Formats: sequence, C-alpha cells, structure tokens
Amino acid sequence: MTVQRVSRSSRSTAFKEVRSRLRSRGLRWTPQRRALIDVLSATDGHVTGAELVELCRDRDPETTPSTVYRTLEVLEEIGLVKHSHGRDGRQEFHIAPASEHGHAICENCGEVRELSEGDVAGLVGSLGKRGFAVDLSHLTVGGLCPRCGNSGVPLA
Amino acid sequence: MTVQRVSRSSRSTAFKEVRSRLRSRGLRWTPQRRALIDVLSATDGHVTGAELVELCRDRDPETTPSTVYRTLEVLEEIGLVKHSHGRDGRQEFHIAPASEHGHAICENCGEVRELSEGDVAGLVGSLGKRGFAVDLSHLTVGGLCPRCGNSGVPLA
DNA sequence: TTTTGTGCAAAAGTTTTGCAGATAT
DNA sequence: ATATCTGCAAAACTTTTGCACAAAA
Repeated sequence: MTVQRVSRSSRSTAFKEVRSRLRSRGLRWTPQRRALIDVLSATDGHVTGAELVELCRDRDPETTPSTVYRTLEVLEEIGLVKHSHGRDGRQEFHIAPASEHGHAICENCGEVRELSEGDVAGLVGSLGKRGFAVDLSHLTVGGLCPRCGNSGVPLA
Repeated sequence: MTVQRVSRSSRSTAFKEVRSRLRSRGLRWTPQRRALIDVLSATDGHVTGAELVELCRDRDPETTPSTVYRTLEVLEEIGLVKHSHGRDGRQEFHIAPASEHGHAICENCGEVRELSEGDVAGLVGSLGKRGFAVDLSHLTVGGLCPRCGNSGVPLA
C-alpha cells in the first residue's frame, strides 16, 4: 500500500483528445482502452502493471494481462502514458504530466512527491555544463520524508 | 552490454574484513561467498542478479541462483553490497562505495557516471529545507551523455 | 472488408522458497 | 555438535508472445 501525494493538477491530455490521437495513427478506440485510461486517470500517481490489471478487473473481470500491457505500450507510444520502475523493480505507470519533473520517494512510507524546477536547477545546470542533458522524467531521489525522518517514530 | 565509467577508486571495505564482519554475526565464510565477492569486485559498477549468476558460473559451473541471491542478501545486510533497479526493472548490484553518491545514466548508451557532491548540493539543500533527508545512494538521473546527446549520431 | 485488437494459453525471465544433505566453526 | 549454507527443484510473479477469433473503421 503506497501513499501518493502527487498533485492531481498537472494532468495533461484532454480526455477526448486521446480518441483522435489514436485514430490519426490508424489505431482504434476500444472499450478496453477507454477503461484503462479511466483507471489510470483515477489513480494519483504511480501504479504497477499488475495493479492496473487488478483495477481493470474490478470493472471488467474478463480483463486479461496481455491486453492491459499491450494497451499501456500503445498509450506510451502516443505519449499519453509514461512508465518508470519502483524500488522493487516493477513497472510503474502514470499519465504523462504536462511538464516533466523528478520525484522524491520516501524509503520508509513510500510517499511520492514531485520535485520543483528549483529543486533540480543546480543538478541540471551542473550536469549540463559537462554535456549531460538531464531527462527530468527520469530523475528519482530516495530519502526520508519529514514524517518518517524527523520523529523517532518510523511508520513501517 | 553496458559501458561503465564509474571510478574504481571509491571501493570501500577492505577485502579480508568481510570474513570477520560475517563471523562476528555468527555467519560463515564459504567458498561461494568468497567467489561472489571476487566477482563483484571485478566488476566496475552495476551488475544484474542474473549476470552475477552467470559470472559466478564461469568460475564454478555448479553455482546456483538461490545461493547467489541469498548471498547477495546477506552481503547487503552487512553493508558490503547495495542494490538498485535498472531501466528494465532488474536488480543491479554493486559493492557499497566508501561515500554515497548519486548516478547519472545515459538513456542511449547506458553509461553510468557518479555525481559529485557539487552536482547534488542544490537538490539536497532544497529538499533538506523541506524536511526531506536525501539518501544519495538512491539518487538516479537519466539523460543523454555528451557523446549520445550532442552529435547526431546516437550509438544504439 | 480489411486491419487492428482481444482473449486465451503458454512461455520467458528474474527472483524466491522448501527441504535434505553438506559444511564451517 | 550444531547452527548455518548449499544445491536442487519447483514455485512465484511480472511481463511477453503466438494465434484464432472478434471488432472497429
């Protein structure tokens, strides 16, 4: 069970746009794809593939893993979805935010928070000077959040 | 095939110390453990579990996955080894460096470089002010290295 | 009607687990 | 002597793939 504190504000793509985005590539708008997008939008943050399969099954018990994973692949191709990997190595998916940003993850309670531009400016600049072009969507930092780190009362 | 440019200098634990570190906990110093530590020290950077199984098999074809993974667990418990997860979600292991540091990984060629204190100072400070204690060993940033990003000649 | 998508079933790949026998101390 | 380790075999899990049928455009 992972707490998510990522703001819901930075959602990107308008919902109906997806249909046309798919069709313009000769791809199709199916109930299963719609369902998955629904599920993804309902989550605030980073959900594993397996979890998405489960969540889709809550709506339609017939849902199969292959469809979910293949749909995720398609949605990632058209830029609607991104994925990364969690501590345990499983894929974590989320709707692509309007602007890229890094993440800070509490190693104790799992809370995820987005990094601001200011947070990462130094790192981006420092690496940039050495010719390394930072990809903010792949910037992850672990640590202890205020609740877990300061008090002597780690939750888990 | 992953290029590793991590400096060999920041190796931590003296080799013979491990034996006593294990024994002081009632754990044992076995040929298999020694072999794995040898293999790990011979690698410069981040090796997946499966790769380690292979590398150990090069020395001793009898090596089994269970032993390798269980040994890695033990070595991590005593602080000799750390692990993280690569792009593909597989575990990547490395000997714990004397000082913690973040990593920058090229998304094109896979090259890994260590981040300096200066690189991360801003991020650490910025998050620190908000009560988040950064764990440098879990700071990873993706992007394009000079070779892959600047030229119009991405290698892969 | 033709191309794309789905469901099923099975495979692939990494990592974990149970257990009997072997080994370090 | 005895608690710890190893090797084996099989399981657990996530994710991928092949194929025949179904559905979208």
